[in-house]
Order: sequence, then structure tokens, then C-alpha cells
Amino acid sequence: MQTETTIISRYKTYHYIENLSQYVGQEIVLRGWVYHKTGKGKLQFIQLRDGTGIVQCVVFRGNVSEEVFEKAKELTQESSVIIKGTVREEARAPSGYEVDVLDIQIIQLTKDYPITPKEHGDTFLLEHRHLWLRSSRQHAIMRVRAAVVKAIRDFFDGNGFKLMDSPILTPNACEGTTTLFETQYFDLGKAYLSQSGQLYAEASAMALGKVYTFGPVFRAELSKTRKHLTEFWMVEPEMAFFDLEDDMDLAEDLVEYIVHYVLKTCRRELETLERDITQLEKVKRPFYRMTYTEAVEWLNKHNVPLIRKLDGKEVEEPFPWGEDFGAVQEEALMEQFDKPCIIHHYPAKVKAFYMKRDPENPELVLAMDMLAPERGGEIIGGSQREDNYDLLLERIKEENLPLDAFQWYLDLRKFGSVPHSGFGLGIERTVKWITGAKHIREVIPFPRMIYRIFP
RNA sequence: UCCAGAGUAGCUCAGCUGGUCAGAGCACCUGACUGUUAAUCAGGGGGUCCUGGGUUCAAAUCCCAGCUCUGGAGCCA
Repeated sequence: MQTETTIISRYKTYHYIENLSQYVGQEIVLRGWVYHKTGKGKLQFIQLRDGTGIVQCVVFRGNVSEEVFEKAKELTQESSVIIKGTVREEARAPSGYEVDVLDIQIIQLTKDYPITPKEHGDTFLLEHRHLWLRSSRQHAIMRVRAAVVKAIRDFFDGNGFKLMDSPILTPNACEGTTTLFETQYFDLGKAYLSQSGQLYAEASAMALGKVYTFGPVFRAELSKTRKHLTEFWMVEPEMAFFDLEDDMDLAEDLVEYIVHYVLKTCRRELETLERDITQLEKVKRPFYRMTYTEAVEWLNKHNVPLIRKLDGKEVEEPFPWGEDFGAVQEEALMEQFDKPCIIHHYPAKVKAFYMKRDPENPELVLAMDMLAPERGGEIIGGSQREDNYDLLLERIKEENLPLDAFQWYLDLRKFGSVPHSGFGLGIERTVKWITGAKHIREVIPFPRMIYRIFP
């Protein structure tokens, strides 16, 4: 990723590894950490990282004082150093450049750095997440994550959307109460960590037209898979006067833009991650689309059954219309596709109370999910919202949701109600798909999972 | 929450039909080497075999309980 703006400090001039090509033949000063070191008699090779990249610094006994050479020999993994040297083009180096060292200043000599270049187990790495982030693979993932976030902001800001952040502490449950983190809010009773900014985004859209919220959301689900976090980041656009078709078009535009932006700005990171770039290059509009009913027909035509557990035994049956898809169905469906697919018009009973009924079939709602290829899973869930006061009230009562808490939400259907739509895109699911990371915990700096809140 | 599985050196693991079973590689320390990048070669130090009970002449090994963690399911982004 190239920096698009350069900040020149009034106080110091820093050289960064990602800009080395500008300094060939010049003497520069690099500040960073020893990523790795190998020695061979009169030669010491220091892999130096500074946050922007890694470069090999070569210390030759004949070029430096005895004191400097001894310092080079003494260096350990993750020692912090300031290195003065000359930049040289070097065909043998992965980055194309090397630094011939003239002087070394050791800031701190690190002892017993826990993460070695050898293999480690998941548990050990997670215990050391604060250090694991320094490893090249994690470093690359975090840079892609930053690019994904920037792409999202650029996309919405550049298309007439206004950022309208939703509160994190809320008095009401958006989609049921069993999966909420609860806290005591002074004398006002229970407050909950928000599961979604959507309801507030709807209010915001009635004020500003096209809005998006972007922030962390919290789900106390007892999920223990490689696709779930209890704290994750979600971007949720909400648009007045958009119907489901508009919503799906926008979702496609957004995802295409994100993937294109990452391909454009994160080539080196994707190489580090050994990601198959040709797969990402296929992500161009239009994506695939099918209705829920078509998807069920496809599943039955291809003998993908529903697996139920009865008395501890697994029983297979043809996939019945009305059942929600599980991991097996999702993966089977997506294996035929090389770019994302939107499934829309779901049965009302498997979807949330705020989704609008299909005027042509009251058993359906105007909902859509986007599934990513290459086992990326569900990255987007969205819908056109119910804008009829009476129908929404009915649904709230059916779900036994506390009416008091939703009075303000019902107000939106009382004062100038209009058709409107929106969706939520999970940042981590998206980054996981784009980077090809094996587990979602790798794509957020400090993952929060059902059995882990450290570090 | 449910179903599986795992805890032995700093790390990754072998040993697990009970009896030379306290082991290997890496990391670390010492030395050799002008092209290494998971360097190589020689030498060295390093252990509550997760915890607590039980069976036995004898337990890292078998049994029970607990703790911690991992994978998967459902739910979802």
C-alpha cells in the first residue's frame, strides 16, 4: 500500500522502508525492529522492519568499526535499533533493495522474544496477540483491513452518503434479547451493547436521506466457529426511497469497489498472504442473484439435504421450503460461483421483524444476503424495511418485543413514512474473504470471542 | 449451549498395549564461516509430564473429577 499523502514533520525527517526506491545511492537513517538475523562470519544480515515494510541490512566487517560489527552480532529478534546506511539496488532481495550498514544504535536489546520464525500453535499465538501483530502475515492482513475500511469510507463519502454514527449503549434490543451484552445504566435500568446500528440509521436516513453508520457491534451469541466474533465492526448504509432492487445494486457496487481498491493498493500484502489474485479479479458487477425459492429448488435438484438431529441421530431429508440455510447449504450453493451471489426474497418467518413483506406474497420478506465465493460465507445481510405503521406494530407484538422501547422507531412510520432500505456489511468477514485468512480472529487486531478476552 | 478432541522443556511435538520414558527439533549460551534470509557445523544449560483424587509393587501412560484450550454445529455479519 502506498501512502497517498506524506506528512513532513517539522521536527524530524524520517526515512521509511516503503519509500526506499527514492533513496538509491543515498545515506539514510532507518528506525525499527530486528525481524530476523543471520550471520556468516564477517557478514551479518539484519532483516529490519519499521511498520511500512522489511528490508535486509548488510553489515560487513570490512566496512564498519569493530564496535559496530560487535553490535550487529549482538542483535536479537525484535531489538529496537536505529541504523544508518546506504541504499543499494539488489536483485537478490525480495523488495529489490538492500541497505549497506554504516552505523548501528541499539535502543533496546530484546531478550527471549517469544514468537520465533518457527511454527507456533493457535493458542500460543492468541495469548501473544500483542506481539503476533508484528509478524509479516498479520502485518499484511492489518494493512488490507485498513484499506478495506478506507475503501468503504471513500465509497460512501463519494456517493452522497453522510456518516451518522449510532449509539453503542442502547435501551432496546434490535433482533431479540438472548444475545445481548447487558450492563447497568445508572438509575435508568439495563442498557445493552448495540448489536446493530440499523434502527438509528433508519431515523438518520429520514433526516439526511442517504446515511451510513460504521462502528463496533456486540453479540453475546454462543458461537464458536471461525466466522464469529462477539465484537466486530459493521458498516450499515440506510437509504430513504431505496427499494430492495436499489439496495442490492448498492451492495454490489460497494463490494466491487472494495475488492478493486484492495487489488489496486495492496498488491504486496496479497503476495505476502499468497492470495490467488485472479480469483479477486473476477469480482465485477453484475454478481449472481437468485431468490430463496430458486435456491431451495437448486439444493433439492443437487441432493443437498437438510440434516436434522432426532434423538441424537442425524436424519437427512429433502430441504423444505421455509427452513433457513445452514453452513452446508451455503457452501454447496456457492461452490458453483466464482464471484458473490445475492439470495433474496426469504420466508418471513426466518427473518427479522423490521423487514418489509413482499406485497405479492405475504409469506416472503424483501430481504437479501450476499454470500462470498471461496467459502467467504455471508458478508452482507439487508432488506427493504417495513414502512407501514400497522404492519410493523403487528410484527413487534408477534415477536413479544417491548413496545415502549420501540415507540420512537414506530414514530418513523407515523411522520412522513417512506420506502427505505439498507444493509450491514461485516468488516471482518469481508477482510477474511479478501485475504484468505483461515480464521476470523486473524483479521481484527484484538479478537473478542466466546472463550477469549485477553489480551 | 451441544458434539468431538488436546494439555510433556521457552516453542512445535514424540513417548501413552503400565517397568532405561524424562526425549527430539527449534529457540537460548559458547565457538567456526563474505551471501544468509526457517542458514549450516561442533559443544552446553534447560522439566510441577495441566490440577486433584484413585487403581498398582510401580503411572507421563489406566480410571474418575475439575480447569484451560482447540475444532465443528446451531445462530448470525
